[in-house]
Amino acid sequence: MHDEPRWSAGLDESQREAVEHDGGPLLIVAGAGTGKTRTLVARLARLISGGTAPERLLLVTFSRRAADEMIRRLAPLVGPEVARRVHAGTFHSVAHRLLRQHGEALGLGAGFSVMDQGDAADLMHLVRQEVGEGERRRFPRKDTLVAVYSRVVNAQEPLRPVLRRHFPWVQEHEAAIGQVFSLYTERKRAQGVLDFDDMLLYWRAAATDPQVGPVLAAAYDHILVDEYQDTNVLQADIVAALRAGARPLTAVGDDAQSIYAFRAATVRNMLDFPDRFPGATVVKLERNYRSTQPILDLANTVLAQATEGYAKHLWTERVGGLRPVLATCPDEASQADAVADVILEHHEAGVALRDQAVLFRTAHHSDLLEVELRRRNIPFVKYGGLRFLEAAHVRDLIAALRVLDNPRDELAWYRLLQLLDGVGPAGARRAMEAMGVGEGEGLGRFVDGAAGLVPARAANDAERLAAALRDCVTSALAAGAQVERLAAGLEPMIRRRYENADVRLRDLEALARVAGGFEDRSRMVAELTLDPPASTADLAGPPLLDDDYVILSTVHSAKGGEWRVVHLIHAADGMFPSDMSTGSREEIEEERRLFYVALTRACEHLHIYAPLRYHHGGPFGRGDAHSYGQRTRFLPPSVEDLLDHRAVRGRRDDVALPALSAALPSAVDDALRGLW
DNA sequence: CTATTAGATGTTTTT
DNA sequence: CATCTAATAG
Repeated sequence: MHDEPRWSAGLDESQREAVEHDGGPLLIVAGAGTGKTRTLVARLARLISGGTAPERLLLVTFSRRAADEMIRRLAPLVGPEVARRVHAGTFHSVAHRLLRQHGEALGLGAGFSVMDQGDAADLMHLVRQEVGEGERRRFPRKDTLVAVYSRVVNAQEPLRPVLRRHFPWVQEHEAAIGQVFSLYTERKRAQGVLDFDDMLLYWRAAATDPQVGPVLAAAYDHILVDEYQDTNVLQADIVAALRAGARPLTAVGDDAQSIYAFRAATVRNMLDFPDRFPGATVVKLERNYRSTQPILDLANTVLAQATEGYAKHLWTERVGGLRPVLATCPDEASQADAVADVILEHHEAGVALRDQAVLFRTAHHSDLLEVELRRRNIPFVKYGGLRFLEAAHVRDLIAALRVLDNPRDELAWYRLLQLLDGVGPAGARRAMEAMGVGEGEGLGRFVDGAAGLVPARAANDAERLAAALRDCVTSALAAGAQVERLAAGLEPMIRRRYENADVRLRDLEALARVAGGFEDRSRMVAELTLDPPASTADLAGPPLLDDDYVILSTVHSAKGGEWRVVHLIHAADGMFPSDMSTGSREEIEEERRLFYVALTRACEHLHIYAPLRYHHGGPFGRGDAHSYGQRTRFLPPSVEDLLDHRAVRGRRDDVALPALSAALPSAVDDALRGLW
């Protein structure tokens, strides 16, 4: 028999069609669990075996995790060395690489630093204070400002309609918000700082430039974009520009799984693909390799209620399988109880904890469950929600690193200086003025005379920090060692400022370990901000990875994942769909797709939990205030037959007591009588 | 001008 | 719960 190329082994008919397609633009509409990654990887392997140099392949994915996974799976097909040469990453990280490499040519100057969302919020906060005093009443908070800004940029839509449609509660401040945005962009420019959105803006500007654009486009022979349904107009523009000259283009996505509209992603990129790229071929993958048919039946039915999209019907050849279970729980506490019980049942039946995931709409939905899991010593790792790099002390250390890279970074100085005792906003400004931060003199002058810049009581700490910074500049320390050095320099300040300093200092040690994996410091800071560790496990390193633990994840962060057992909690209206997103039809449709994403993560067992009653006044409040939850609208009565129903009993049964014959207090009095 | 505290207040999802 | 404001003491 003739040798079949290694990449083609085990592909089904549609997958093969997608892998072998040649010529015009290709759109692969890949339903959940239909072997999208395998197809994309096989296509990469085929291109490489056909003679395309791996570094001339651009693979854009949604997250670093996804990129790593593809390269990992490509390795056995073409060899690890070759696989690693493929240009793979998120839009943001690829843009960053480009800007670092050609910063000078593109007019960015040598040392620019990258701001994450928290930094952007801080800068918004600063410039907000400089805008009209009269606007102070109920002015949007800094995070809202960042959200609005980001939406405006990524959707390329003017402020007014964005406010009207997505942020109506701050509409009245339109003029002032505009001013804040102008100041914000000015400041970034002056300080040599780029935010996330700038990565895309600069990349697009370069790619569409008549001189530079063609050179960039010529760098690649083939462009492949994953999760195309979650790209926005900026990203689509970049793709279009890069493929100038009808370079081959492959886009993969599932419109039914588009869940990032809040970030200005638009399914239109997918639906309009054939129009934008004439001659496009569309290949659909519908055969599912992940889930059992009963799970797919439910998912299909839920999706059938949606109003728009490529028609889709997932099917599998796998026979058998259990119906999804809908567990109705009296309240949240019994839900947590029930989840823990079922996790353990599966565990005893031989399913490892790491093959089970608990999914929910918003990060805090797992609060109560986390308490319960801890109580029962069930290990878990949480994805999504508050992340490591958002913790104040970690950001303090990052600020120190940023100052080294870009001494003009006012925001970082501002933060760093205020850690010193007796230095507040005004003192920090004064010191920065004296240091000549704006002129780029800040680092040198701080290192030379830190003590003179701050109040006497802070002199020691300032000198200590200055010494640490000096070490990082003058000696050729590795990135990890520099982090350690800076952590030591900051230690007294961290001890003074935060309650649980020991825990926080240990976090910084963890950061130093992560830093150890990088060769150069500026790269480390940028990569860490662009692609922060998504969970506590990502930081903990190998020792923890040997352990078995349950995954807790927001549905958004669970994208692309699959588990043998999935527990979907809080399937109640107001929670899922979130009551923040029930304002418009579009929002509800997005919530529906999100729900669909959650269902389709399950391979063998799907458990859905719906609490009937919600207590108010905090999860541990003792108040009796509660409200009744309605089962999520995404599971209407018409799906009844696709589910197994189960009623969970409350831990403390609410039994009705017969009225007491005598009043309780008198019985208590009797018991005490004569004791003193 | 900074530090600290008390009290009010507030849309979620992430590169 | 975290963040922001106002008020107050050092």
